[in-house]
Amino acid sequence: MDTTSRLLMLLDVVELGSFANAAQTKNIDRSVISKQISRLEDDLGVRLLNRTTRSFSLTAAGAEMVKKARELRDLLGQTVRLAENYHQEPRGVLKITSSSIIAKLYLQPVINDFQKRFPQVEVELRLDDRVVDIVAEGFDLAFRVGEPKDSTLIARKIARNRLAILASPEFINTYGAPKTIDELALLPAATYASNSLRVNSINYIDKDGNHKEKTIKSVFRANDGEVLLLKALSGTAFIVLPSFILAKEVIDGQLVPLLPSLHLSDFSAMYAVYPHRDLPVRTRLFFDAVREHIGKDSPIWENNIPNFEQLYQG
Amino acid sequence: MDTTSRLLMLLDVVELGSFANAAQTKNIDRSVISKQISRLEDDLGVRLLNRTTRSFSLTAAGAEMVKKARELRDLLGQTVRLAENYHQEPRGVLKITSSSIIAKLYLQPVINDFQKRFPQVEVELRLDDRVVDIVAEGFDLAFRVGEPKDSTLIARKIARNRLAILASPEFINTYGAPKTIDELALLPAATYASNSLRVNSINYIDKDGNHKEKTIKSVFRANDGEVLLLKALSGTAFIVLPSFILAKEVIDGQLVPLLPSLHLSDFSAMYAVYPHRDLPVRTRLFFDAVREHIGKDSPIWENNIPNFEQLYQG
DNA sequence: AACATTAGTGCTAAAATGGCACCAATGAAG
DNA sequence: CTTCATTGGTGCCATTTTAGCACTAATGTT
Repeated sequence: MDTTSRLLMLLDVVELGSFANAAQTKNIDRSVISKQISRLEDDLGVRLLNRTTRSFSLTAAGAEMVKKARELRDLLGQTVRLAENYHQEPRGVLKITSSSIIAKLYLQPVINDFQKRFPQVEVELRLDDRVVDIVAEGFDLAFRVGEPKDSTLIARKIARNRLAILASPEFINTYGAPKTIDELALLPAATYASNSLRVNSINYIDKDGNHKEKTIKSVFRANDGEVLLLKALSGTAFIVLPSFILAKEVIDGQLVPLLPSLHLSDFSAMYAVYPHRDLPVRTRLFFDAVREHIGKDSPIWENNIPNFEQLYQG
Repeated sequence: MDTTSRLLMLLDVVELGSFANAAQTKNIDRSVISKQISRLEDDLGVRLLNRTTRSFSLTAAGAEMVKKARELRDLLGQTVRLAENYHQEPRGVLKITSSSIIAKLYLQPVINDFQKRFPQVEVELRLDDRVVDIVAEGFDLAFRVGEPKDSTLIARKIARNRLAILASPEFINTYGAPKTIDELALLPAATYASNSLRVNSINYIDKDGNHKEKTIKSVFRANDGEVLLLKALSGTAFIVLPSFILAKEVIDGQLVPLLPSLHLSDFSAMYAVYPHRDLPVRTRLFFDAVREHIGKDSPIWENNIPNFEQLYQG
């Protein structure tokens, strides 16, 4: 191991906050990091960290080294990706993070096909409903609903993702079909909520063309589509949820759209996010494969609600 | 060893022209380079060099990697030097190249003192009368007469270095003391000549203030000051040589200045040359020590010719 | 055609790495 | 203030990697 690798190890410690965290993230023993950073300090002839068993701080020299280490990581990353441009076909590890639903419903079939086409590609898929630091955790690609707030990341829109308001026939028998959004807002709702995505109101456009927001009476929240669907199917709540969560429930008549003539505002699209513009071949090809699978014009999940193009258009 | 080191090894091969040269320069076995570059190609998944047993050429990918390797070397070099700024006192290896004469007469005593002051500094001194590539061969500092032509290097003037025209009393008895430069040009001369420095004419300023050049009759040339001095002392030639080569020959009366009222043009100064502006502590301190030893105003070698300030001033 | 020198590789000894177990220190919780 | 869980550091050892030597085949020069 040489100076560059040790500097990157130092960077891991600083960015992840502890030797223990860095070791865990990189799947190596804590003693390795301890020894290698000591060795780095010996080789450079300067102390980089002041440390106790519970915390550390950077020395002045350490702070400078960390800046240089970031530049080295960037440059080395560029170099490796540059080499990857010359690959005949994609190879290596593709590390993807995604919300559970996106992964299960949309990514896994694409991954299966992709790995048939390119047997030399390995895939690591992390299901995580939190917004993760894809740079620090070394992801090539992330799939999310909603544009990322981190402007240093590159976000590319995969597909639009409109909301649907659905209830079971039993629910309608019990509460009646609401005729206005005000009536809807009085009924019990089950809504999607995760750390990164939360639905607790409905944005719509009224008859005069004004954008409006109506808070709904969310009595049940979960980050799992199946759980939400089961709640709706139980007839005890209607659901408002992004259409990408749906399967065949509407086609089978188990769920029925409410207020179909309401003019809903656009909802957050689905995005692919990656850390920098020059993608390895395998990342770019996978991205294209996901786009192809989902469909560029109207996403495949809109096929799960008949005549969805006409719904919620005012 | 990891990617950065292997890339730098690739760069060595490319810049030094062969695996064998690179191995020799870095003092490692050729097989190490062969294996590590093969490993680099495997890791990056791309061929970098097309090679036979006698030559190689870069692939397109290889050419790109070489560019990146240069950036990595620069950045890594900056990083190491940055760390060295935080050293309490100088340490590590100081690698110096110099012409033989400069090394023997002026550098070695400075090195001796310097290493007494700073025991943790090691010095590698390469005597070479050729102009070497100090970047490729990893030198920290070079001492030369004449400003370097490579504009990417930093050159700092150590001291002026004027010529002297000297002959032995026996020579003067045999040929008479010349009264004009034309007369001088007819006499046999011994002159300094190395790959990097060659004296075969005299530049002077005539009575009207014009810069003139007179070729002299050089019948003996060498790159060793002692050899030249021995030739002059033998009475069979006069010598024209940079004053820094002299020791006590004039003071002892063994050599006498010729044409003392000639107005000689300036000759090439002595320079220290280093590859980049931000010097490690040990390099900067050594540079200062050399300057101090030689003297900033009039260099110590001018003490070897009495009243040298008045000589050759017209 | 002969030769000197090159790059590549098998084999092996040496060096480095990584992990485990243990220890001492530390900050949080009670 | 005591206890405890977790941290960073280190000794030891098995494993992996590195570096060098000897040998081979290829190449460009003479």
